[in-house]
Amino acid sequence: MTDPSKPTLLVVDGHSLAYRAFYALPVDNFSTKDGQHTNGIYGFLAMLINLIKAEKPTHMAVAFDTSRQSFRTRAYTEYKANRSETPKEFQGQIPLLKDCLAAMSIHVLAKEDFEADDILATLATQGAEAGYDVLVCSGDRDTIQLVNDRVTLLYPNVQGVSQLKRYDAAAVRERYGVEPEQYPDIAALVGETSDNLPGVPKVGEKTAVKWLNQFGSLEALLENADKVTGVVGNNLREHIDDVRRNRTLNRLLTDVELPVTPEQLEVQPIDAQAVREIFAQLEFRTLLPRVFEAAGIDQAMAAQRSAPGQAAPAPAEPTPADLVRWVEEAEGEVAVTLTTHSGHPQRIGLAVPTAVVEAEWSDELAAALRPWLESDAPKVFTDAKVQVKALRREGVRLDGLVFDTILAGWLQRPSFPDKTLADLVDRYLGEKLPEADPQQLVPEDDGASIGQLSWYTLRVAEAQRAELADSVASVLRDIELPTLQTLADMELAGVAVSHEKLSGFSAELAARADAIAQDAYAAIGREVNLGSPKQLQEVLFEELALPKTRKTKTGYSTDAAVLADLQESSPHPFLNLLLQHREATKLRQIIESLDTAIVADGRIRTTYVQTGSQTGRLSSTDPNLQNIPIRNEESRRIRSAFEVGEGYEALLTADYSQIEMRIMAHLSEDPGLIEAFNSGEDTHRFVGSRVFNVDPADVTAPMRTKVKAMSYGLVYGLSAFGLSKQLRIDQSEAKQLMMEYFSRFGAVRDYLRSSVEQARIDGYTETIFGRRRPFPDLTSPNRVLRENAERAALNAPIQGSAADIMKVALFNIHREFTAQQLSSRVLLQIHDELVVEVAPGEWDATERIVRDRMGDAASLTVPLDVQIGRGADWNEAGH
DNA sequence: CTAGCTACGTA
DNA sequence: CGTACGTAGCTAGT
Repeated sequence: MTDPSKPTLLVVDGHSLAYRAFYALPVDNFSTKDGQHTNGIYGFLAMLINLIKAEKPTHMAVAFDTSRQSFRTRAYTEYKANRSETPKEFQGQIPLLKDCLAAMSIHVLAKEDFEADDILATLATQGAEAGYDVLVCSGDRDTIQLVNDRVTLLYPNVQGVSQLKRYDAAAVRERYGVEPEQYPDIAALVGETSDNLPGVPKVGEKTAVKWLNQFGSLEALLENADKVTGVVGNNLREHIDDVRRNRTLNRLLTDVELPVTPEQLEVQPIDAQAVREIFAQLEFRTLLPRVFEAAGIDQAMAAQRSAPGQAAPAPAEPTPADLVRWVEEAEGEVAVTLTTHSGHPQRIGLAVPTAVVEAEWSDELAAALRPWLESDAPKVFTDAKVQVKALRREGVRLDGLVFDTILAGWLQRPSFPDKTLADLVDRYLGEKLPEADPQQLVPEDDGASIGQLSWYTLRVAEAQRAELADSVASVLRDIELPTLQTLADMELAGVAVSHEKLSGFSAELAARADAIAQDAYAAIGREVNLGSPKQLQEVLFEELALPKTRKTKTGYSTDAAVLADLQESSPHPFLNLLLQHREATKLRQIIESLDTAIVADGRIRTTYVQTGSQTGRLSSTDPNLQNIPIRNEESRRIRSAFEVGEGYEALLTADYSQIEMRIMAHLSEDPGLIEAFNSGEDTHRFVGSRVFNVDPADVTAPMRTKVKAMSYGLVYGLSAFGLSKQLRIDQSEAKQLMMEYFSRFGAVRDYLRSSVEQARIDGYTETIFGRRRPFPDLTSPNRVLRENAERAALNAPIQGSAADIMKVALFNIHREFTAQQLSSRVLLQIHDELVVEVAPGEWDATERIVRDRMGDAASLTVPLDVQIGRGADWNEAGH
């Protein structure tokens, strides 16, 4: 143990220990879901945490090499030249480790042209002189030379990094039989294979120690080399230059110029939020509490920020009349927050930078405040949609919505959206939003009042505005905020679904699933849980001994594609029964969940999550109405349960045909593809005729299928491998198809390539309307990670532009319905499709508005084609 | 009770 | 070794 009365300086060789951890821990057990390996990071941090807990250093630093090049490789080009290529699984772990260390406020040092050990040597020397107890943690034996009365080496044992052996001067003497500073003499004589430094042949540790003790020093030995007898004596004389070279190279520098002194390496409080984020990214769960524990803080304290921001103004609670006067006199933007209860407003809090007011919601207040709420006086919200809906239930149509902090946060960082005001306050203000602790019955701290929440909203909005690029700000203003208002109305409207149609079908499917299950049990001679992939694996691959298939994390896949393959290669009646059972139960689940979602008025209300995707699309939850089956006859029965509601005349469906391909034609400016869309010909037929060099009339069905798959696949970054798999053709044929395709539509390939390259340079992609999505992994050394990022980056501007266009169309339609005082209303958005409920006598007007606004939502070099259908239910309308 | 995994529905 | 989502059931962990 180190002396508790003295300050302790801990210096660590980051690279060598992370590398050892990498080999000590199985890489397969330490990977994130997108393929970033983390075993070296994990092992290193686990070791470091244990070290901190055990040694309680007061000062600390981790040193890294900057590259493989250093003054040593310049002096002796063979130095470490035998080192093999860094394993690809290790690449990329060091930068992430540095991020972790930064979050933990641990100093990271590196200096061009020097190795980490030279930095350690310098700090150890300076620290010892300054009176510290110094702990050096390194996996490099050369650091033994640093050991003395004040410097102790912690050296990992062979197994890995979990156990560190402690070398003080006595331990070195005992282990090597020489003083620590003489260790490099031994190493120089023996040589160091890992550094590619050959020593004297036939001389090992024992001989070297014997000589050193005999002659007193290495210099004395070398001067008296002729006195050494035998073969080893000859060897020594022949390799005397090697020994001198080794001794020069293994001497660690103790005078590297560093930007810090040991005093400046004082241990700092960790950035708890940053640690949480980076650990979440790396999917470290158990490590988090250990870090907090080692840092001497509990989880609750970790949430506290050390620096409190400005204090929020104390809330005033004026009368409704005074509140109205207050908002009318307010200059600039007013932040608004409503708490709701069962979907209705409960309390309202308003803020300007210098004042906060709040009030209980009441009919009187609603009447007084309504003109202001419905005016274009600028208002800022955090997560406005729920509040907008609550107001509409009171008959108030909010206007003047100029900013929403949640939407702004998402646009800025779509991959990791902040979900609450507390998250945003933390991120953008670096403060902790005061929250009442729900654990405490009598809270010591009151949380922020509702008006104070508005005040924080206002400050967050200001901070966000400073960061938002112009193009992103315009997406917020011109697309997302109008969309938010539209979605609020769609969610309130809901869609009528027939319980009668669903419940009958559900019972039918349940009976069918049971019958199929019985047949399936008969086919294998026992009962299994057909919903358990684990049990299915036993049946398929052990009992039936079918050929093993694609591997998953927990075994072998039994998904539909695999089962279909198996049925072809080694048919068994169980396979088809299983597929049929899955189909029936899946449909039944969907029907059940829809049925239970129907509320008293016979309608289902979904929630659109506006921040639910990284591309700009919406997502839909509780229930998800964007994945209602359509592909077969059975599933169309589900769609026919979605009906036109009472008091309305028909459902109208409108969908963009091939919008993503059209966007690709627009962005790539490919003349062939543009012609395809302007010709009026069936697109895939047109493309097929070019690719296969035949008349459009002579494009066969298989030809059309192939180019169609290729065209769609392009948008997703499809490979020849993937294309061959999907079309069930040879990879060579798929390759040939791609070649032919690109020889006719080469600009498409050029565009896709250049857009990824541009994203690599910019660090983000951008849609036609200016929506951005960051892609840090495009420059990752990890190939899996990088190639995944490349495909996503290729797709993002296309899918994102399509999402933008649909949003523009959607709120323009909504706006026009309102302006023309139509009762017809948009109910659903399914990415490229809208479902509209049309009021009696409004078909023509509705149809025209939908067609026109979808058609002119963006002006591309190709037309936006809109298909419209009409029916009494969704299935009918969809044709 | 929660989290991860597999499987599968949509655009 | 094709993008973007949400949900359900099973399983192993707390």
